[in-house]
Amino acid sequence: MCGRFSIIVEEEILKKRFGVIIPEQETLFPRFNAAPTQNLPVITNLNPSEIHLFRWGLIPFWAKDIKIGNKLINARGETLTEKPSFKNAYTNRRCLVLADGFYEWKRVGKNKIPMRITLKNEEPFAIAGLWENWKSPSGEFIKSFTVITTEPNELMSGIHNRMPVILPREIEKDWLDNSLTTNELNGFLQPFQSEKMKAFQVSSSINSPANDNPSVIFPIQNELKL
DNA sequence: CCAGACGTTGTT
DNA sequence: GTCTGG
DNA sequence: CCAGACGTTGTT
DNA sequence: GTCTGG
Repeated sequence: MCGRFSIIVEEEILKKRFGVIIPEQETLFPRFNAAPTQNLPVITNLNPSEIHLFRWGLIPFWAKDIKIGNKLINARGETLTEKPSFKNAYTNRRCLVLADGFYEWKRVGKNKIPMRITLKNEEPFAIAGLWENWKSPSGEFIKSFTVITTEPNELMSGIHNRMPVILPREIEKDWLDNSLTTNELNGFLQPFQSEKMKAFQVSSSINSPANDNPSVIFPIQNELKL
């Protein structure tokens, strides 16, 4: 699963890397510990040349309560076309979730060891996502997104049984291409190359979303205390 | 037909 | 145990 | 994902 | 809105 990630790199690097602009009304700042319900940077098929901040946790358009989004922070790639909450978004509203690392908790007996996973070159990458525009009962529109998951690759299988779908750079544009069918898109929902990724233990200060600071990204040497 | 769910993960 | 909030 | 609350009434 | 269960 993927319930926490980071997007720390400077705006200038992000703009160059994804070939986008950042509209004036969107204020980005480094996120070491991005968590559900927060507004986080995505690139959508609606505006593929702009970064916007959407709320993490997809709120289906029929929802009566914003809290429904709390449960929809991930979507299984294998069943997107079947699920009422996702199928329409899969066809029409896809997005790139911008990240430069993500976190998984490795279960060791009763303990949970937080691990940070990045690319070996530590560059930013795009996670496949879906988005929605929800009208709240008070008439306010809220744009939200979910992160698509898949089976773990070799590296991740030692940590967890799911991982986010990281899109290879060459198909990032295709993911936002409105002319592709779900059949073609299904082929993109694969585990990323293990050889290009690395994982290491980090401080359990990552556990609290309130700790959105550099302490949560540093590797920890000593293994499995307590 | 209407009512009620609509999701994932991990654990039991 | 389960839900909410971040 | 994890942390932290989980309740009501009335009053400040 | 759309699907599932009764």
